Amino acid sequence: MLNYSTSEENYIKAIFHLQRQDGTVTTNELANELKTKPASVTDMMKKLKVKKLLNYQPYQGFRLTNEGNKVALGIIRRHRLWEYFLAEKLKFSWDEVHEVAEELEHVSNKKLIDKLDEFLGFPRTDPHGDPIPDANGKIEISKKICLTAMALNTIGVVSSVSDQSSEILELLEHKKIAIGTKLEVKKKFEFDNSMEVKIGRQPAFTISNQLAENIFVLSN
Amino acid sequence: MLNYSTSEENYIKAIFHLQRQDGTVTTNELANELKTKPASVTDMMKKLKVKKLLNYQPYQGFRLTNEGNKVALGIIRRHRLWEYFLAEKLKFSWDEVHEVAEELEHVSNKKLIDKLDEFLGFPRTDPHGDPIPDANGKIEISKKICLTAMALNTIGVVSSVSDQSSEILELLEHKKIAIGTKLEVKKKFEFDNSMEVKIGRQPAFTISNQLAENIFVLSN
DNA sequence: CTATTTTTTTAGTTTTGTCTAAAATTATTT
DNA sequence: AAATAATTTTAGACAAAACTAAAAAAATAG
Repeated sequence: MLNYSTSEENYIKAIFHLQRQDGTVTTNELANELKTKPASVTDMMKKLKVKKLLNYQPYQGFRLTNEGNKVALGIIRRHRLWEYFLAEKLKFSWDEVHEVAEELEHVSNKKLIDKLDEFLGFPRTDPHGDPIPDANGKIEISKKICLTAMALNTIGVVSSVSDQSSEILELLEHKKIAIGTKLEVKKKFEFDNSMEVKIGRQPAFTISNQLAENIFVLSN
Repeated sequence: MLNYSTSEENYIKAIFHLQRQDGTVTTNELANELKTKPASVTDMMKKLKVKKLLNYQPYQGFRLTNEGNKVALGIIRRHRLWEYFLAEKLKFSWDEVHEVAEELEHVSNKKLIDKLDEFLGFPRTDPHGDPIPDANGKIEISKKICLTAMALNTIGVVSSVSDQSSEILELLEHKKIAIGTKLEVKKKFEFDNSMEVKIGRQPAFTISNQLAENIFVLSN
């Protein structure tokens, strides 16, 4: 496995995440995700194509090749292992780990990462509930779904929150919703797409559609 | 404390180490240390001068300012804490940690480093016996001296080995000398500067001058 | 104390990754 | 289907950090 620059790695990772949702990724989407300009994206796409990490024809959008996906999974492995380390060992709170892991993930020493994995006891998911690829790049398919997509009267374990603003954290804290909380959907209202949910045997309470769209759960 | 590029940090660190020995550092020394060209050094010296990290007049050599020394101690703190982590927690051998720490040291998140320090139990020295600066940049003055400088019949604890080639490691292993070994100097021979040393109550054995020059000990 | 050698600096390129402005292509309207 | 709008690419510049080759300054030798 070759070595890639921090910048290249950030592009690869962003494409990987965007293509999960979209299939194919566009220049503007990627520029927006990386807070850069479309022209810079085009430049980098040419580079990654030459390195055979990317399928790309001008104006047609792009996807990672198999090799590109492998590289992406390596970066994600590093990122999530460091997140786990930060939360579990250094006692960072789950909303602080992402930013620090963004820096640590670019240290790409294979032995370091494999020994870190072992030291942590081969964790299966990071503090947000996202699965950690193993040393071979294998990753469990996440059964993670959005709270809005849950069927009535099913229970899900909160595994991640996509927005991480202090505003959403304030609201989550008030509603006593955290990573690991078990939520049961009791009612959905078509008018505003709000829903009523319960935690354990406590009385049901209301969640707005905006909030529900940012909460993801693991369900059986 | 501002943020500096990886390249700037490598220069700052190298100057810090060289000026310990020399007082003032020259262009060629630094180019040699960093495996770069003198012209590149001059370019960077101008940059660091503008940032007030360096006292530098053309052709006169350079030293770090107080601010520059502070920055250097921050980098060294990060480097040595990661070395300790790698050796103590991830079970890297003491001769492997330096290279990996060279990469990790450039992640300059203060909270990360202070929490790492706490997690490790505020270690005082790295696996090579070099002191770790505290969160304020305070560092214990090392009483580390070269084996060649030890007085007869004094005992020193091996704390570091400057050369880290596999050839020297083979020899050290054969002579059963490792970090932490207590050595007592019994005789010195003027002819070839070789010396006889003892480990505990075992019979004395001979060490060449070349080897002794690469072994450093902490003595009282 | 000149002359030569060594060291250091300057000048001009190169590479990587970014940007702006303009041109080319594709998508959307009417 | 032609006109307009949006997206994407190209062309040209710039900053950081490196390099080579040449010039300038300092150190050393005869």
